[in-house]
Amino acid sequence: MDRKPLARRAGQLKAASSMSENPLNLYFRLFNEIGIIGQLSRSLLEAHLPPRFLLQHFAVLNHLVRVKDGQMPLHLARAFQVPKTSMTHTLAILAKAGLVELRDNPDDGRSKCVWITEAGKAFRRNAIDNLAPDITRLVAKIPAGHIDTLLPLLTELRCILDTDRDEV
Amino acid sequence: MDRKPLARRAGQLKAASSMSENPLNLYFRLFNEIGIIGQLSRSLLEAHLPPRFLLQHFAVLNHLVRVKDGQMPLHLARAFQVPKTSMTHTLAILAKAGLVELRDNPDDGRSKCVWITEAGKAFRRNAIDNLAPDITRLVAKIPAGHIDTLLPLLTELRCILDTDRDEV
DNA sequence: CTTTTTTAGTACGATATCGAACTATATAAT
DNA sequence: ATTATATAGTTCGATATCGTACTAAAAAAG
Repeated sequence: MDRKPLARRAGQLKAASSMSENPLNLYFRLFNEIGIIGQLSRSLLEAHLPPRFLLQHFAVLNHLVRVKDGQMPLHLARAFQVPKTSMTHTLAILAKAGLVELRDNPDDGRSKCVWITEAGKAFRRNAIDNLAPDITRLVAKIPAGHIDTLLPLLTELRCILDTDRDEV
Repeated sequence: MDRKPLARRAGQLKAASSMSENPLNLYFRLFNEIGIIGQLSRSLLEAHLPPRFLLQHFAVLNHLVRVKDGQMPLHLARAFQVPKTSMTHTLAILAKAGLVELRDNPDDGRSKCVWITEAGKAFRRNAIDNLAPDITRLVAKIPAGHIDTLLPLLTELRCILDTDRDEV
């Protein structure tokens, strides 16, 4: 990133954070690393999914089990930060594969509820079982505590980005 | 994630890292947060790009300026962890828009070199200038030092994922 | 020097992504 | 009660993504 100074406040921050890099650079590097890790982790998981299934298919099933079954498509789209149209497409694929069941929402004629099926639960479990050795290998390579340090900071960053976006 | 124990070693790790969560859960949460931050940061940047331009278009231009101009498509694909076909498509769009120039590699008849144009540099600069206020707002919200803590840990994780993938 | 193998980039086609616009339903305003 | 506005999900179409297979060129093997 070029060294053109930002607002005066940014100059102040330079001293507070990194002596050698302005915050714009820092954030670009941060988001770049995150983008690449995202793709690497997606490849890691997708290697263990049946052909033609992708990370988002697994992620939806996982969310229904881990967070709450029977959610509305809109809530799922928000949880994963994708447009409604993307979630509509993903759910159509999952329903067609028999991994979820879309039922009308009795409380709201406009909306649907997404329920995971037994086949969906089995799909998710198989993916997790197949991925476990890879994660075990990662665990062996990454020092204990680093993930514990990363997670809360990433969660904070995600919350701030989420909130910041709504403010604009 | 279910609480089914992993290999015996994982049981040992549980005590070492998190007392309440097995490592598979930890990594799933980690990758999930990263995936969402990736999408949020992509939206943040794409809001400041001209219509029909996406993060990867900017990222390639940025890479050519920040890292090295005149790189080969294969190197760019590797740098961004995308398949060759994805990079071919991205570069075709950029070339069509006059933001990069594809020239034959004088040392290797099979390959091309990607050079950023003046229009490409202006495109990148405009995006950065337009993004600066958003980043400044983030800087104000995220405690100093958190990014400094995050970056090296993410870089380490990315390197390990990169190397681990090549080992399989 | 010739042949075989590997590599860089592309073409093709199938599928994913997603903005715009739509319908049906719910909520808010009158 | 009626009308206006907002919302949930979908359809459509344009574009992005990417695996497979291809061509042309380079490197390796013989």
